[in-house]
Amino acid sequence: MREPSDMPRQARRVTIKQVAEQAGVSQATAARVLGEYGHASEAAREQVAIAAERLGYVANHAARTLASGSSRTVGLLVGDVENPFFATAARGLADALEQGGHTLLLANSDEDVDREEQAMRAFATRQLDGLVISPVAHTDRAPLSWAGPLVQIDRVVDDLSVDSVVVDNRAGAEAAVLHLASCGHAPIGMLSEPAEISSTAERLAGYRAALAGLGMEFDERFVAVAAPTQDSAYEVAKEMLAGPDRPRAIFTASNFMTAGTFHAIRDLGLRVPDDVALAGFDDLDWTTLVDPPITVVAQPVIEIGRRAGELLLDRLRGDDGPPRQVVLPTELVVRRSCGEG
Amino acid sequence: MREPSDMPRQARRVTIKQVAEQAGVSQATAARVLGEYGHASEAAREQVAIAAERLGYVANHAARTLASGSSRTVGLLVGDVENPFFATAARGLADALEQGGHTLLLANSDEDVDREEQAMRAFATRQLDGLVISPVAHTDRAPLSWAGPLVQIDRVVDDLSVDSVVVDNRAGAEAAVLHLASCGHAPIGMLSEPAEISSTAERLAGYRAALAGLGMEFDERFVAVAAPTQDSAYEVAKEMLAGPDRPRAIFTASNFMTAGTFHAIRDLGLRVPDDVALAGFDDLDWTTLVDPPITVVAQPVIEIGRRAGELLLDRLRGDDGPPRQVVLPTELVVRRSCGEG
DNA sequence: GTGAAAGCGCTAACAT
DNA sequence: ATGTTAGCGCTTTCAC
Repeated sequence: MREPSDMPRQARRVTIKQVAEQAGVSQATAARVLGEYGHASEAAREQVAIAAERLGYVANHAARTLASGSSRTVGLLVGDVENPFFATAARGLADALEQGGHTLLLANSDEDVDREEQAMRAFATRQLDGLVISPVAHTDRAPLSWAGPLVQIDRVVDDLSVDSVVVDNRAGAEAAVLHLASCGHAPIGMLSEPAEISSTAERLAGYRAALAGLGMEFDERFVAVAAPTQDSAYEVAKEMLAGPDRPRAIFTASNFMTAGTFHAIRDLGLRVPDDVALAGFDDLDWTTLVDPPITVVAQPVIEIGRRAGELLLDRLRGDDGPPRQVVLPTELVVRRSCGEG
Repeated sequence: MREPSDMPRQARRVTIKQVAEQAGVSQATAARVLGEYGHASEAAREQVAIAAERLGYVANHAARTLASGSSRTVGLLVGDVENPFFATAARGLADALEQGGHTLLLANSDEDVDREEQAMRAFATRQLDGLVISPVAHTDRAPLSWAGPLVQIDRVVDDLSVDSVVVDNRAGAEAAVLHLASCGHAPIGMLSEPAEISSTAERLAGYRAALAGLGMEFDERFVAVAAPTQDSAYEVAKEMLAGPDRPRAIFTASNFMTAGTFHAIRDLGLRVPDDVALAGFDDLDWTTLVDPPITVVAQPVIEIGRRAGELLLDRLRGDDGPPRQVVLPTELVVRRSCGEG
């Protein structure tokens, strides 16, 4: 006995029609069992299954999409998959979608509006069932041209009209700053990326709120903005920490900022937390590898992706309730970069 | 003057047929200019372009795919996008494909044969133009069932029949071990993931080759295998380094191994490089953040993805030469974890 | 250069 | 429960 693999190497792909013939049923019936919709008798199912197996039937996704209007595909548009945050979110999303039999189409915007628009156009072409996007900065931008289900992650460009999954950035930042203060550090500075995206803006707000609650003065000399890269953060942090009149603690608003700042502190010959204390956003592996390990605001990143996927799946199943704003909690992971609390 | 955006909100999407009517040409002509194939007069092009613009025509990808057989989509199947290596490779691939107007469909195998097969089946359905894959361990596995262009990255399961883009793992490992030796460390141990995937096997081979070249004895007590996670590496490294009879240097075969080992060394109260020297594979950001910064074998990861994409694009353009095995060089980045050379 | 028409393989009415 | 049939929107001969 051998597998029927010595058939003519798929001169042309097997169609439902052929399976139907072989199974002795109509094309519609074959389609119903192969496409898993509608009714079919046990007998029919079996015959079709056998025929399909024997013929090596493989569904044609394009035909399905064309006929049904659904591609069982979801687009993901992020700044850059290379960024651990997005990579992890992508993973969570892919996992969730897999449940619903959907697949992920990926595109990077590089945080550039033009590239984003271009990607959106490419997506528009593809009958995607839904879209997950980390929208590029929200000022001066045309509304996203997308008709179907859309969920924003990490940040929002339009708080009212669509679903979103974000974390409580403000509370997270506040907690970090409060912790820094409770360890006896002052003044507390902040290193942030440009506050054009909502998540960053909220972290800044959290920082200010914490300061206010503490009765500390907001000193703009101690709030620096760097480009969203480690190198830029390094430069900016170095400058802020160079003089004698420097903050005694720094809250960094992203993993890039944290890495750059840590590097700068070290190159300046300063010690953490004695000379400068440090607390940052994002709990990446390396934060426990350095000395001292860094206190961070951890985001449930996988969960962000997963929830986005579930939300989307709900919509695809017909949920047409009002937009849902999922706000996940952050967690302050205290390590040793702030000293003793 | 206002945009015609107050038209009935796309009761149904605009088709080529409608554009053709509006433009006063046949559907075939309209299709030719919209699809950018075949000939069309300047006049026709213009009319069609105007009509398309005015009507807000958006191509239907499914119809195109069904009619043409090509989806302008490439599948990427990796162990886990969350892994920085794969995330970066994905980025390089996406960049390269973008040139050719292709998009990326993503799937994770979790290094599991069943999941890999499942993903391959899902891919098979979709008329993908090509596939990029980091194949799961190559023992006892059925050949990948994929007819179209395929390129393997990072590792190969079948060295002969398909394209691949890998790095010179063996030379990389050898260089690291040689460096460790030249710094005066001995014995030199190695911490590796299971050698089932070719890249890992080659790194092991490089390690052995270096030892042999050095006239050092291969001592299996100093070669440990951990599961491909940081935690597992930590445990295994800790065990290997616990006793007095331990290696004086360790070569780690992946970023997980490096991180776990570094952690273990620290928790054991040992110092790098005085008590144990360390050199590892993969140049991730954090390796410069820790103290001391770690000497690593750097892979051109973005380039791996990009080359894979270019290779694929070549194939799609008709290149049907013999399989190409692209082997990219690695670079030993000397930092301070091995002491002075 | 352009048009007419035949599919691509499937889903979804609709009828039975 | 099953069969018939009309599309889905595009590409692609094949004439002209």
